[in-house]
Amino acid sequence: MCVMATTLTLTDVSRPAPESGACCAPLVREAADPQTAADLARVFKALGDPTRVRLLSIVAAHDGGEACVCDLTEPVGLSQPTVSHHLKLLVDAGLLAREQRGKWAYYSVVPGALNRLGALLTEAAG
Amino acid sequence: MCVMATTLTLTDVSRPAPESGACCAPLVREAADPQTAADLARVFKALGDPTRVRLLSIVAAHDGGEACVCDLTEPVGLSQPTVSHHLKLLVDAGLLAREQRGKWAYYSVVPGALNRLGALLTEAAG
DNA sequence: TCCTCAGATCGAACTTCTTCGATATGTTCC
DNA sequence: GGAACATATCGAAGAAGTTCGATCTGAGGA
Repeated sequence: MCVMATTLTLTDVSRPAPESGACCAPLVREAADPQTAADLARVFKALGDPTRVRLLSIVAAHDGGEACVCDLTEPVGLSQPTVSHHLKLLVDAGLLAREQRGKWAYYSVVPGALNRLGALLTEAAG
Repeated sequence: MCVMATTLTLTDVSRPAPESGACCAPLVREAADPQTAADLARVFKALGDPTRVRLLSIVAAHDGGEACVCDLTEPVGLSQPTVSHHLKLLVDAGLLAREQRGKWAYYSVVPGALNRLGALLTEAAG
């Protein structure tokens, strides 16, 4: 359940807990500084489009936890360039990872990325 | 920790767990249908702007868990109409509540809204 | 080497978002 | 009722996002 640094942009936002007693989620405990807010907003913005939520969800629920672009265009009903574009945004946000294997590019959910984001929002007292 | 129906748009998304054994977060367990994805994206989109993340955070961390517009314009450095606009988007997303008291409009975080959103992302096994 | 296929990138059209000044609404006080 | 104040709404300008067809890149096979 613990946290390892990855390429996720909100890495240093999810550090255990500052000196102030851990009463609730970071976002709720103290006013986020502009830099932190910008980092966070970039990740949320990546999830702020229905197509991208579906893509993330489809990839996560897919066999083996990964999927290639060819698996994704038909479910979301969009062109290949558009799907590639959305996948790139999800990768840039640190939510998906891309791995080239042969002719195919496989996308998978970055382990812990959603957990960290969720923990940031959740008031896990103590 | 349980869920009460509020105005939050993702109410029926965070129901306990379907028949399939609860292994992980809903978003990761099965591919989200278009309607669910759209509802979710609308909430994430509300958090997809640095100003709104800051506003939410400032309101949550403010004395009494609430703040009026006049408390918020100066910290974020934007005009009053712009701040009102952003607050409206957060209210529409079900993240903030608005209460008129005298001349002032007080905004506060909707109880449980962030928890539900966080739970949706977090793989709380069991 | 050349062809094929999966996927990324480009360029353009369209839509949506952000932000402001101006103005409308609604509340309190005289 | 009218002045003063807090906030909401309107309209417009500029920025950013979505989507596609066309094209480029890169890997595998004949």
